Amino acid sequence: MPELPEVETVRKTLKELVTGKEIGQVSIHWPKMIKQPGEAEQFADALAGQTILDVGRRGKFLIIYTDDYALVSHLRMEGKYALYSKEEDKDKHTHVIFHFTDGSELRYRDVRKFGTMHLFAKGEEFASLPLSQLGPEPFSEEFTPQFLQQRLAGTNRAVKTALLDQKAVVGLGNIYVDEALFRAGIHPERLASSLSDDEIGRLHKEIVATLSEAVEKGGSTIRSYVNSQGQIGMFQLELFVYGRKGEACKTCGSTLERIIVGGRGTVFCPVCQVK
DNA sequence: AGTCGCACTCGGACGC
DNA sequence: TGCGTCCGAGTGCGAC
Repeated sequence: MPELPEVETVRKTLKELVTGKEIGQVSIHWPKMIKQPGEAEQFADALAGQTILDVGRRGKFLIIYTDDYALVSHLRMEGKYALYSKEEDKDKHTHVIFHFTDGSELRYRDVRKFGTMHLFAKGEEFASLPLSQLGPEPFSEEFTPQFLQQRLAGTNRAVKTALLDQKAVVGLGNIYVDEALFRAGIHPERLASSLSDDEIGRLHKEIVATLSEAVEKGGSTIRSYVNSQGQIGMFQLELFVYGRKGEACKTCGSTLERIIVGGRGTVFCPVCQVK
């Protein structure tokens, strides 16, 4: 379940693998994942002859830049990119293949078929969905405690729900939102608008720290995540709450509890995170 | 306008 | 053991 740290790690590894390669043709085995343009055939035609210049990221979206296009790709749960030689067998989960003129291939594999791809003329990718409504990057100057306070003050939702919607800040998913809330000592069901300035300050600090430490560790491998060079992440070893229901809190020893918040499974410490 | 529920998808976990 | 059912992930959209 790639969140910002996993996507950032994929970005770096993918960039090393494909920058400078020229796309000969694109084959699409699951057309439904191509959301734009409407016809998958147009997507393939546009990319034929394009050279990959860079791989960027916005929130949890990868952006593959070519001469004329920006390919916006979301991995959702289990999407993966990796480089293969054209002779290698492809499995049933391979949905898109970028055939390079040097005989290598970039394959997109996705067991859940949940990932999406949008193609835009370069420069237009931020003007419409899925990128147009996103909040600030957590490591940007724009993401300040004041900004976070402003976004949370205007909503009646639980703080966890508000943090997951990518408007207050991008990049948090179910793992890192639970971790950041634990580290800030804030109960996930707290009303977003009820947080004190002190709590906002701690939350801001822990969102940035948690995501940045996770990037350094190459993300978290919970089930199946690997980067584009097949390596797992190591931040799962540092997790305080995610996936630890019933285990002892690493801070106080209390038993961690699991509840549903905004329809999402949520693990927290009933002692460290006061409601 | 803010919020909510649902669709999308299917391997794996769970229950009988 | 086998079968059916539910869960979970992030986002966009329609409905209220």
